[in-house]
Amino acid sequence: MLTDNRSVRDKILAAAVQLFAEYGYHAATMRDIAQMAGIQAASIYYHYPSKQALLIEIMESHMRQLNANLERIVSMPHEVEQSLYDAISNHILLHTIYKSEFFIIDTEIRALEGENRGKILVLRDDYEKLIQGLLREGMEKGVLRQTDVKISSYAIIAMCTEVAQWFRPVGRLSVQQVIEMYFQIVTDGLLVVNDFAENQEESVHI
Amino acid sequence: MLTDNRSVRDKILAAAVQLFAEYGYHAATMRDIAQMAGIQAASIYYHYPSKQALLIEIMESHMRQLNANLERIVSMPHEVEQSLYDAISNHILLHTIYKSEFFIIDTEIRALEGENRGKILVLRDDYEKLIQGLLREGMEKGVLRQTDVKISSYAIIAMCTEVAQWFRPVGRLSVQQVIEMYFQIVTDGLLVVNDFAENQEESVHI
DNA sequence: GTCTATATCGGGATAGAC
DNA sequence: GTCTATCCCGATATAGAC
Repeated sequence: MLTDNRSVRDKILAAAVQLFAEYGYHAATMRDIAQMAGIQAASIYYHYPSKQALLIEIMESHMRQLNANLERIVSMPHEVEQSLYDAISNHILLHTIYKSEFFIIDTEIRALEGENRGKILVLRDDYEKLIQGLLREGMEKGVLRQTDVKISSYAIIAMCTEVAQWFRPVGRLSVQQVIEMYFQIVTDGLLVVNDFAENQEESVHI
Repeated sequence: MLTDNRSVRDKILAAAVQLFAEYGYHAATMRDIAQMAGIQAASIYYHYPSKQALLIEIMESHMRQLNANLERIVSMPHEVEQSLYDAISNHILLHTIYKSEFFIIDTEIRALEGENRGKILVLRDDYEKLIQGLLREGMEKGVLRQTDVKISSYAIIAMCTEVAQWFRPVGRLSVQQVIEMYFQIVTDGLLVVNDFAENQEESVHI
């Protein structure tokens, strides 16, 4: 009670998160989940109707959180550049904090049965549309270059999502450093600016 | 014989590719694969010793092809910018042509048993090191901005890998257009260059 | 080289006691 | 609300005929 006052329901969900992420939805068994939660497999069914229900719960709750944060960010009266930074920050932060949960979201879409897949894909679509709206606004205001909005959104989302795969909280870079690095890659690219002598410390003393 | 002269072995592999990609390694069954190949499940075992062997064959052959191409590109006596373009082109082309195969590579690493996982991860590591070597060369020559080489490599690889998920050969953009767009995002970023009046058609007539 | 038949196992889920 | 016991199914893989 004192050392572990999470409800059994929470323990089951936490175990499912860990095992789905590590072995995959189909490879992880209800018996594995039960053992990690400290109960018998049959007891899970008092709290959740099926294995699939665990998957839905994990995916839906975290996608809604991601979307809610982004909705707040784009509705703020900020400069586009600031909003873009906040959007990247939100994406990387949530994906690194809830690494297992978002890894499941990104790899187990095809494990969703029946209408569940459509429900989750709608949420993903909503998210992409918010990012695209932000990029479109930036281009209309002349802050961002004219690029294909969809493609730019996919590029940003893909690179920021993948951060969670290699990022280690105890590693050489803080998450804030990583966010700033990704923001700069997104905004400035990798190429040296030839028309202007900024950021060229290396070539200056030739 | 005339309409389908692929060997049975090839048909089994092609079926496995399609079904592993669509349903996932664990959800796809040997019976499904056999049916799609037009044989009985037991017959697969004459050609392949196990389901796992099918997975290995798919992953290893295509990763080796990806790496071999990149090795050729970086060993050419080209400008770094050209090599980077070719590297991005190779990555996007192979990932879109062999969409299912690379999707399996990217999602089923955890389905690899025993030493198989290590063998495949070494190949992925080799690939990343080649990209990183190219970026490092570009920074040393003053062509690329000084950024964290590993992070830049991860960002490029992630965004180019994901192209295969949405790209449609019959869609509004050709693969060559997509490659050029991604190259520009990587090199120039999304932000308008403020110090210079290029690419600012939108803001000119304000 | 492909088949039918089957061994063997482990999965999700349920019944019903406590 | 959790347990034990079990149903029922489908999975990989093998045996052995043809």
